[in-house]
Amino acid sequence: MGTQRRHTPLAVETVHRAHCTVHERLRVLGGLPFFRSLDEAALAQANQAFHSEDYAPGAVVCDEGEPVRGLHVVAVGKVKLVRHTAGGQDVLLEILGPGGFFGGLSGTPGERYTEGAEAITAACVLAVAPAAFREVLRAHPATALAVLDVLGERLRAANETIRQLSAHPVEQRLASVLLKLAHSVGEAQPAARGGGVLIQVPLARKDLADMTGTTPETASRILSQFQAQGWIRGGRRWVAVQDASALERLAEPA
Amino acid sequence: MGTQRRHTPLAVETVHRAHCTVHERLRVLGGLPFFRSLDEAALAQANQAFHSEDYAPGAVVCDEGEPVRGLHVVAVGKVKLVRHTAGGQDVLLEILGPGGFFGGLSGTPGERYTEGAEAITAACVLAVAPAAFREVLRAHPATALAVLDVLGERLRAANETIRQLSAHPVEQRLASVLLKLAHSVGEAQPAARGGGVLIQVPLARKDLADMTGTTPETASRILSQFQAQGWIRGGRRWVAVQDASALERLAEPA
DNA sequence: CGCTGCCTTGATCTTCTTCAAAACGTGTGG
DNA sequence: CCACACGTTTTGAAGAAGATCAAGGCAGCG
Repeated sequence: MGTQRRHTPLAVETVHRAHCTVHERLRVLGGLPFFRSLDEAALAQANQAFHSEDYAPGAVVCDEGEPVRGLHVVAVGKVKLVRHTAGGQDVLLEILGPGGFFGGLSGTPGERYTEGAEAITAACVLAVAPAAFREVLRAHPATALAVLDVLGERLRAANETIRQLSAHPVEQRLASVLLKLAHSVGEAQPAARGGGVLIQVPLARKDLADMTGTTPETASRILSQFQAQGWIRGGRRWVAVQDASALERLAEPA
Repeated sequence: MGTQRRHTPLAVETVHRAHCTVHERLRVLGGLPFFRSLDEAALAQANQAFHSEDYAPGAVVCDEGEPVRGLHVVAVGKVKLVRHTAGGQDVLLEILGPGGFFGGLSGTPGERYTEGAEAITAACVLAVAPAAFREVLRAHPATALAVLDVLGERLRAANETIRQLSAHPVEQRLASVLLKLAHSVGEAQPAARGGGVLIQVPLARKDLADMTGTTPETASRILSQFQAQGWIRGGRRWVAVQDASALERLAEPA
């Protein structure tokens, strides 16, 4: 992929520690789909129950199988959810930006994490203990119903991934994943910087491979193809989508 | 797979129409994880809100994309949840027996089915309108929390499937699926009938293929291998697991 | 300036799909 | 009760997609 002579265009990387202000906490929590129905007082009270944790890039937030410490909400930075296999392979289930959440959604005590979480960039993560969250759910039925919708949406997304893995070749899965990332953590670039939508995450080939169920080599080959078509630009640990509609046509040949 | 000269050992097939009695309705509804916390009066009231529908084998309960008619609970028979792809391929997400449920779990109106449902055997399915179920959820917070747990469990299972599809070869995925089915709809057989655990569903090779993301031919080849090892027995539209631990070793080489 | 990782690319090999044909079972109608 | 016809299953052979192994190139960093 050697035609580009540019350096990392990502706007991250410099910070080695992220911390979030009280103002940010309230903004992030208030923006959660399941806290939207809370009034200001209730939100402030919920905020009390959360504590915040700072992570350096690459730091582990929680490990698969460990007892659930609560519900975690990303306030600053990016976090990836990973599952490991016996054979040493990894499966990357999701990349979360600010407002993304994971962990004990149901508030039931005694659960265990079914996936590991790792900070990709410097990150600040808010957390609330299972019991406390369960209390909020019990006190505010509308909140519980909202969580239901969120979980339903996640389940839908998971089933869609299953469909992709079962029925589509790597090329199409990779196109889908790039579109999904461009949509969730993408950032439009000015024409002076090449235009397109930059995926604002340090994204190694191995990460893309783990998201699509393939190998870094195959991912690299296909990205090279895409780049040759002018559909994307990419380099060491970054990718930008230049022609989303072309990728869409490839991903879902309606 | 021609060494066996036996006929279908399945205990189904004869009935062309299934209907469930009032007694069965209450038993099935009362057994649902999210109705367990309801007292008898509340349960009877919830029961009022449900109506029942009978389906012949192969009948379609709902189609992907159609507006959600409510929450559906299988009372009698077996139902499969299927997703279709543009290329005409099918993905079989789940096989539900009595007590299994699908559709609008969150009770939010305006949803659409994300998967189709089809009766595999003659079946009776109970259904409740979204608004009515939402009312129950709102009135009984404990019920909503229980639904949360159920959805969380489903999400876990979906992620596990994603892991399997991404990281394991067909052989291991097939072993996993057989074990899962044996566990969910299996029935121990007396030694006189060959022993093992019979999967009590008319299970075509294509169904197994759609569950593991492969083709009927490949599924057949691998089943033949398994049979040659003495791990399973199988025939036209049926399979019995003879050596679960061997399959487990294959599925998860710890 | 050289080191360390990440990325790319090539060659080979395995796995799985595809196409094709034969064998089998199951239910049907004689 | 038997024979036939249909859909399912099995099996084979060829081909494609992707994994694996291996080597070289490029970016960022001390």
